Amino acid sequence: MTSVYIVDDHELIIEGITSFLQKEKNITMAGYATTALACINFFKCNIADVILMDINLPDMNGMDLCKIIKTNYPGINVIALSTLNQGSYITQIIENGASGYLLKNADKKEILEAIATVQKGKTFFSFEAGKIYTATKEKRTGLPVLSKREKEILKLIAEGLTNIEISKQLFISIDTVDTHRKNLYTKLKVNNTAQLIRSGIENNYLE
Amino acid sequence: MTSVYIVDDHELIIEGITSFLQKEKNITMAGYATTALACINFFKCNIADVILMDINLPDMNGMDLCKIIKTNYPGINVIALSTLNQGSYITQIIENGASGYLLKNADKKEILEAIATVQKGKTFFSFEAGKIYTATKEKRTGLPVLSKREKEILKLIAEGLTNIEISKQLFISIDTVDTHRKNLYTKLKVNNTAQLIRSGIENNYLE
DNA sequence: AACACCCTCACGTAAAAGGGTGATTTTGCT
DNA sequence: AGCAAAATCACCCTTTTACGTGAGGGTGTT
Repeated sequence: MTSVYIVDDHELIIEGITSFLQKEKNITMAGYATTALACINFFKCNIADVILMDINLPDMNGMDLCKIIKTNYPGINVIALSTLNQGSYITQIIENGASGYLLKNADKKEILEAIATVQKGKTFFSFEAGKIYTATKEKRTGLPVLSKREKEILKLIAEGLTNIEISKQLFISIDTVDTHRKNLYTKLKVNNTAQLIRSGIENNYLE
Repeated sequence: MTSVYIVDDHELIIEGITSFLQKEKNITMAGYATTALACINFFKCNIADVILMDINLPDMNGMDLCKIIKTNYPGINVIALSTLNQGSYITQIIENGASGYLLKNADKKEILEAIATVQKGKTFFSFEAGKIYTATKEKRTGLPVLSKREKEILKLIAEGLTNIEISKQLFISIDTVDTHRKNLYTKLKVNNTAQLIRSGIENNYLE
């Protein structure tokens, strides 16, 4: 018998999961929460075997909540839930102690499989998530490290400033700005402004 | 009695909505689909009063599906479903004939309210959606219309091609590419490549 | 001390972009 | 048919980039 707790700010998702998990005879619902805080409070005086946890909560991100839960209750297995467009968080939440990763478009079978797998102490990735994981892993691990100054200049370029304007703003020579720009091109393997901005945005160097 | 049909690629959402709508005595479930195609096929020989439609489907975007449905079956009321981070599509889908807009974190009461409202011929916005709508309205309404060629060239610029490369690829003069580029600058109110790419990405002109 | 970065600056050339203006042909719409 | 918008091309000039190469000073690590 496995007791399952759900944290998700979408009532519909909770309703959906609850509705079909209740039909399973070896699973009980421990409860649910729509906020991280409510979840934390619940576990102060209750327990569960598995938490299905949305990584996108209104009051806290799932990464942090997962860390808190795993620190205080290492016996609970956390399965992260996310939508397709949040694939890049997989690595982070796994590092924070999650045992599984499910996309919200997972079908019922997959969810049961995930619960069963993490209860055996193993890790479960939904098929789609696995693809994203390996796809983004290479992207991420190969990501060059930009120096403070380089990031700063990249941001200013992205804002549309020219080398001259940047040089004035940072009180450095135009040539220096140019050098940084060249180094950015080399590091990010691009060769003009357009590609630089794209790479900057796609790899989250901006903001 | 209102019959409701659901189109969403998330089984959990379908399960969730179905599960609680079935408890309502003045609502029947007409069915559901996880793809736009399946939805279109269903309505070739079936009907429903209201469609709850995810704007993010695997095979087609909700905007287009909504247009198709409203063109062929104007009597059906479409309520768009979206997650928080897709707020900017509200205007578009409303223009394509949707009667309502619900965020997926809506609670059950809100969904029933939405269904009842659109059945009266009115438009329903969830509270959160309303906020986003008014917030993004100003942004969107001012959005310039780019011609086919301009979008094409914008994409190529964003891929990092120079004017010369673009001219070769499209079999047109460099000057022509340059003219289009300048027009893009004017329309998007920018004055260099960096800003152009940002604007292009932020305003979804790319892809 | 040796090494690896980072930040800084400089010079030079060629290519590309930025800005203005005008003009012709195609296309779409009424 | 007739107008408007779109797409095409051209020429001008200035500014900005792209790219190579070299070099000095600072910092932190081993």
